Amino acid sequence: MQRQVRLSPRKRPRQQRGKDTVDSILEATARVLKHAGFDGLTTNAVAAKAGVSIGSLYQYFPNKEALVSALIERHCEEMSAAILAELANVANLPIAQGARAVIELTFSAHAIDPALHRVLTEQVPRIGKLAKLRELDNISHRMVAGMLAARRDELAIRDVELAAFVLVSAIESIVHRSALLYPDKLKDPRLLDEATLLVTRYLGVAEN
Amino acid sequence: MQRQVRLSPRKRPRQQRGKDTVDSILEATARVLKHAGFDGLTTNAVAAKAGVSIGSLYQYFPNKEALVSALIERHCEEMSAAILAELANVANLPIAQGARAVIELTFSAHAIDPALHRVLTEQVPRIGKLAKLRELDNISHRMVAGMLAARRDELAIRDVELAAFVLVSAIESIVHRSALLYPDKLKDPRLLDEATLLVTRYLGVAEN
DNA sequence: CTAGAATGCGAGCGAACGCTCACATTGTCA
DNA sequence: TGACAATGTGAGCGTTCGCTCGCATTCTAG
Repeated sequence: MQRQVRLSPRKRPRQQRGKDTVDSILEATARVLKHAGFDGLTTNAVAAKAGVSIGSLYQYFPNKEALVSALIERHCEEMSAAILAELANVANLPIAQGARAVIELTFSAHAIDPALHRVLTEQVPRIGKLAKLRELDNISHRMVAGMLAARRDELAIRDVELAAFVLVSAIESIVHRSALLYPDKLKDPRLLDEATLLVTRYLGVAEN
Repeated sequence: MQRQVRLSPRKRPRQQRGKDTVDSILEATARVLKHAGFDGLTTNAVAAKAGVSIGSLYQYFPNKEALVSALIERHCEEMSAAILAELANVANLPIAQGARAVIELTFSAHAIDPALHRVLTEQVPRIGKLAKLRELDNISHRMVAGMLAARRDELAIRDVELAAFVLVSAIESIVHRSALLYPDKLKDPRLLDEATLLVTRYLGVAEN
């Protein structure tokens, strides 16, 4: 009844040809997803868009789900890479500036491929790779909790974990809803200001 | 290529029999969704679970999508009814208490049918009824903006619309992520306290 | 009572689509 | 250059599933 679901590739490409094929398949997956939505995502369509035969697709991806999983994984890695790369520079800033910097990072991470991000979060059924998304979440949480704990005595909070949860939720959602509802708002500095204000006032480190 | 999508029922039931049928179909839809997820939702399965023939189902729902739409609509209406019913009592409270009351309302609205809510927000592709969800969103936004505008001179904010956006996003997400990630957290009063704190400090009306 | 409307039934049609398989082509290595 | 692996091909199989249609049953109004 339930279709067999393996997420790891059936075969790793060993030659350059194969790698190119895999790349173009993933690229096509993204394009089809953005253009036709998850309902319009068929393996045949992806193969066609990639300029590759359906057989080749199934040489590297055991099933349709694996295709989407790989795409999610790639996208998540790009986003977390963008964040982690800048994180070191942020950790030692004074809190108010650190907060602003982290929020800014979140904004820019969501600007990598908004259309893809949108379709992935809005339409794709939360299949196996839900774990991947949670992981990203968890990384953010641990990171924020770490920053809070390090400066705990300067902050007007009692429970670091709880505060981290509240903050991550709030920021994530502000960025997300901006990206989804009003994509151009992401560039509006007033939004960044306001999100920063929310955080700093909550933490008791606002200057105004 | 794209399947025909009409969302309104093909026919309204005129006798009690028909109304019962429609009810049991919707009920079955919810149960199948919760039990098998969106992928496991087939019209035949729904009809079977409802103890109704597939033909009867298509007498009242023109297609599968309409089925889900009707369910979303019903769920949204229940949630907004729960909120709107209490809203009048809240509007005239002092801000700090009003904030807490509104947040509490959001919490309890999400406790109506968490399993269904989860499957609807996590798995159901945002089909036609996306509008319905946005509408709920919009109602919340207007409501909060109204409350803020009424007490504007007591508040440390500059832009009412922006503040409403930030607050609605933040609260919505805190409640949502609690419900999805840690369902039992919804009953934890410390979370409610913390969310309230976030809001009141941001607004500059916190007592501590 | 009865005609016609409302409702209920379910076998099965048709199309979409995931995926296989037998075979062809291209690359690698001795 | 030959042998074998890696990769590429696409017709089409099998299944699932949305949905129709012709007919049966139940209700309602005159």
